[in-house]
Amino acid sequence: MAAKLQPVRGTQDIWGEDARRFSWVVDVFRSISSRYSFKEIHTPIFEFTDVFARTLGETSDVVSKEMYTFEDRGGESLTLRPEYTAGIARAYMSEGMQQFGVSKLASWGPMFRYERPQKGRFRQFHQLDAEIIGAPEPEADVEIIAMAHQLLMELGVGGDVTLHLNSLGDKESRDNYRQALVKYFSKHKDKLSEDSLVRLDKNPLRILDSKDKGDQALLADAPSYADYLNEASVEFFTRVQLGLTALGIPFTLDPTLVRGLDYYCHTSFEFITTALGAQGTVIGGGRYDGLMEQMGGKPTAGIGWAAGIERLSMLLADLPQVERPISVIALGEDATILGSVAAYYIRLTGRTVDMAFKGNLKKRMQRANKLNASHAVIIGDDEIEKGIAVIKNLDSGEQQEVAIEEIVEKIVPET
RNA sequence: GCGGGCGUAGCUCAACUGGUUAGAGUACCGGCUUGUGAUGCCGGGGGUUGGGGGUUCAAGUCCCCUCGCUCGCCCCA
Repeated sequence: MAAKLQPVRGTQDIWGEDARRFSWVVDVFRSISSRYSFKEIHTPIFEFTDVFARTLGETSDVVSKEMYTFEDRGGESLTLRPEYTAGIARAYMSEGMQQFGVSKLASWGPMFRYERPQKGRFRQFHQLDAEIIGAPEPEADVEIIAMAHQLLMELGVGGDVTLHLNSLGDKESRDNYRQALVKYFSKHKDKLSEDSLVRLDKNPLRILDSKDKGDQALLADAPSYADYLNEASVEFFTRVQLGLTALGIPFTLDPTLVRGLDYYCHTSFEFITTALGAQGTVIGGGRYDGLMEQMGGKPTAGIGWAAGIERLSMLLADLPQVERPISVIALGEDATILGSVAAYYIRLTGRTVDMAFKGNLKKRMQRANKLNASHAVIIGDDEIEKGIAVIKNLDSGEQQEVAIEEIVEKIVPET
């Protein structure tokens, strides 16, 4: 056990400047998702273990070694959510959202994965999530990718990130390709890396993005995904690309981009940066038309993405200025009461007010300065006697005396 | 889960080849005319040098274990 009071490995306290970055990312996301007509949804952070185990694929790394799974006091096996989609799909069915036709859902919150922490990789991390459920059309893919792109642009990180795009095709295409791949690599088992030998058995598609030199040499002659997409899959993918091009959203075709979770098909995409070392994926997503059926529901199309809030936060260049407060400086008991009242009424107008509780005038002026206050309202014994307050403009240094009843009406228009 | 690097005050760092009470800047608190924000000057609190064990007359400095961070693999957001 840790001797000091420290957060659990892979978790962190988010405060100060980090908290500002975090909130800014969430604020921009909520603004954009609302403009794209998404509705916010919040699902529990834990679910029955089956919700994740059955949908993500028993052999996936997430399920086999990264989930926080525990038995509750009633003997149920529960799991802290390691990703968003399965839980939202479950909610979609639990709440009977089929009745609404297409559902566009947005969410944000914590995820949990037992991984070895690294820069941009935590055990509790936070994601933004967007899902369009019930829309099998490629235009849905275009819209949701456009939304991700816009998020990056509005956050000001767009320039550092490139969109990688691939198609896994429909189930038929995917199965055919997988077979071809297994057949090819089985002939070259002796040359495959240790990791890829395991992949060959568990998830052969993953060999495609291996970083091993030997594997990459083999890949040069491996069957190409594009040759195994059937006509419908090719047509679908073409429409996605046309749509993105029409919107002027640049992308790179990346045939090695295969996603690790079982439920993906057709469009697969990642926004990748080189600024975060090995954890370069900032937004990742794809289509999952088979998921609902896999969970025991009716066949329902779906597409979505998730973004790492911490990763986005690390890429932010500038943050918007915090709103400048008004500092109320009240000296003495009587003045303090008046000051509280003034602060209260100024806040009712929507302005931010800071009031220090102690210190002489100099100290409080210093505090006002550190907070970047626009004005100070000074009330002391002298002012009370005259029934006034002093309003000081902290940029110009000008002071004016106003009647105590007029503080609010004098200061608000000015700021 | 595998391999490498690092770990000194809130933050950024110092302390020659192991050698006396571990320093500085910054931040914080207070003072320099008891009612006005800069700079400056003075003072203060704050570290069992991540933790534990070992070697040594002597360890922040060497060795081992452990915790944490970090880089790569893996995985992914």
